[in-house]
Amino acid sequence: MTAEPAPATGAISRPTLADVAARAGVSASTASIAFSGSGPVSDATKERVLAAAAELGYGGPDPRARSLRQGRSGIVGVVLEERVRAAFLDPVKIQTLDGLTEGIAPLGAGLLLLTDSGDGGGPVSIDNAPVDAVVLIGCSPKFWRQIEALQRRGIPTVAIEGAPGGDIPEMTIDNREATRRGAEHLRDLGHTDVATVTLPLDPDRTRGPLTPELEAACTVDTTIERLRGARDVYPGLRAQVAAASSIEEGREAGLSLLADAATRPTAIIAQSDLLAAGVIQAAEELGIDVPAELSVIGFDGIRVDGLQHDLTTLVQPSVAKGRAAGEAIVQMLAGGSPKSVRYTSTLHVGDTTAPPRAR
Amino acid sequence: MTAEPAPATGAISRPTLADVAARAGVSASTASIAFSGSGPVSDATKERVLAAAAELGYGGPDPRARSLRQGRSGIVGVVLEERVRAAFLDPVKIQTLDGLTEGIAPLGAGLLLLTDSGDGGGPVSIDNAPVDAVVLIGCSPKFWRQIEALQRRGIPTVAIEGAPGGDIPEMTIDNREATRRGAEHLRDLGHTDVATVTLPLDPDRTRGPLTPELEAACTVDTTIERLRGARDVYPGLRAQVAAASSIEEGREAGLSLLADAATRPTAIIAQSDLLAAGVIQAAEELGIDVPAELSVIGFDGIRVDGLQHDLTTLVQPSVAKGRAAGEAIVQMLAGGSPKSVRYTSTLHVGDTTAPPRAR
DNA sequence: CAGTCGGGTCGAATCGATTCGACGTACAAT
DNA sequence: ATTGTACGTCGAATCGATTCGACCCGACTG
Repeated sequence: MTAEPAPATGAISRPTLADVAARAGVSASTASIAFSGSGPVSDATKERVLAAAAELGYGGPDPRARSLRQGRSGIVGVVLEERVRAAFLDPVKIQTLDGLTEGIAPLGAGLLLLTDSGDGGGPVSIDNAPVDAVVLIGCSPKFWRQIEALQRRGIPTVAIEGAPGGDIPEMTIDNREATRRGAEHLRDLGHTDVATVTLPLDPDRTRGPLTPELEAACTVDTTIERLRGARDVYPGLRAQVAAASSIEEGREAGLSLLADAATRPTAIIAQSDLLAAGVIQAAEELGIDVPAELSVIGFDGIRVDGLQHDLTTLVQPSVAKGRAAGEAIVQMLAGGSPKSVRYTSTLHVGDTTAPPRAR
Repeated sequence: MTAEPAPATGAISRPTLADVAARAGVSASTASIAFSGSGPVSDATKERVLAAAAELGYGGPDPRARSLRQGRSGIVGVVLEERVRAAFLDPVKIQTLDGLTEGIAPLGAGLLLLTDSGDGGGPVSIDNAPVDAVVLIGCSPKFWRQIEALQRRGIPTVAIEGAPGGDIPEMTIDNREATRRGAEHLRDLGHTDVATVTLPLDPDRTRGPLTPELEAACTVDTTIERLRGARDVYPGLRAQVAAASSIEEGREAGLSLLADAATRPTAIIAQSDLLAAGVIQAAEELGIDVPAELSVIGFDGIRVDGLQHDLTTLVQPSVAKGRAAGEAIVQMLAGGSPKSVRYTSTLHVGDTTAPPRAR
């Protein structure tokens, strides 16, 4: 080619597929096929195209253009409704995410983290991101507007623990029934004086004793359902609200519940294993023996790194929920209409619950 | 136009901006402006466009087309070289990620998780994702090919702990010097018999005593640098390799180092705080008092949820590194050329180190 | 030897929106 | 009354690649 475009002007604009094609003396169509491998190309041509690309410093087809033409981006959005740090400190969410990656593995897609932080502010928000599908993890209904937009755009959406409404498939467990089963276990052991440590009730993450006002303003389904489950057995039980699912928060809540030896409960239902671990720690600090003097029951069934007890807990299939959500996404992208699945949790009886000591 | 395309055939294809514009009786350009707000539009027109959109069930502009035209996607890629679960269980990575989100906040961008798993398999791999920039976190040089492609495409790239080479800005700490300082602290206390528990040496995450073969095949810079730092003071120290940075792994490594009372070291340098916490746990199980009988030093300066000791450790600014990487990205997108930054870690002396007990 | 099959290549349309320059029109300033 | 200006709107080009139908020609079949 004598008619070189004279790139001496500098790398002002990066080469495009068309440039490469011209350099190789083929059409853009052929060059495209040479790169993507979809369609027949002679080896000679392919080599020539690749060589031209190398000479021009071409870095491969632009993903943006590709995704526009193909109509999909290969990206699955994950909505977390928390800042990144908070979400990633919760082992249950991690497990769920891990299951999700398994579930969508056949897609070979990437995971785009979306939080409510930059809601509408930046160029990428929930309803405004180049995603092929969206998974909502533990989301309150406050996103209905964006979710509606997703629906209109025909983007498959699945929810995990958090009912967005509409005909969105949900992967859930029966939090109330599960907690009730845990409470029944305590009742069967003979406990009558039971308290609970709950997860946050609202996005503000207020900490402290549960008040009717707080409860009325609760936006977190999971928390309220587990609370109801406990009340099904112990209607008037004391409740302490933690600001997050962590050992430290559990410890603080535990300390306030156990501080007064006179009013101390004989068992505590924690709404997560981390909280339970914190409660146990608080008990140990106060010289209260678990389970002889205090029974503790958790929720989740995660392995708490560093906890030496075999926690009595309600084992929920976090990974399975994530995987199911991923598989549902795959189905929906293939035109299917997966159903919601309600998983069951199983009570694992460890060594942190025992009959109350006779007083 | 009397020749309407008669969309009575059904909602086979979703409406586009052009459809909305036609319905509202304006041009596509005007409709675009009405949506994006960039440019002057009369309120009447804007309302008409929005109304038309509502009637047609239009969900807003297609992000794919937008990103093609605008040349940016509003997405920052994060390369982790681990499966999701492993990465998210490491508090240091979480902190770094958190700092990163802070740093790129002005961009309002989303975070796209990229791991080596679907490498080239799926539609989205490192060099083939619609990202505006990429952050490599603790990556080995095995991605040089993809990174080169990124460079060619002119995508800003920043590395955190992991030297990809080239002129990519790096946010690092001097792992060797830091560890050496920790070792010197032990030496100053009088310790002569010291062992170390290292992070994984390779992607296979082999566990066990460190062998010359393993060491020769090491691909993880951080591990090897911290090992060197320890050897600068204690050239022949015993080393046990953990398969991950976790309390449990630290505990196992600790048990094997401390099992034999005769050959037991008086101090252990752990390459992470989680490992240190595990070592302390192992010591407690064996009835070895920390710090009276065993000094333990960690690395990272994270708060280990559930650890009651004030760990002596090398506090590194994980969040700052992440934030700096984010800010570097912002600069690069603005045309700047940020420099690499080498952070310094500080030795925090807690209550887990003390002079060795006289034998 | 004619007809057909199919591998390899090309041209042109397409994906859906954004953006730039141009064109009126209405209103204010001179 | 006229020139200037600012605003609102439109048309057309553009972003960069993929894909579909058409086409050419060598090879194989009847």
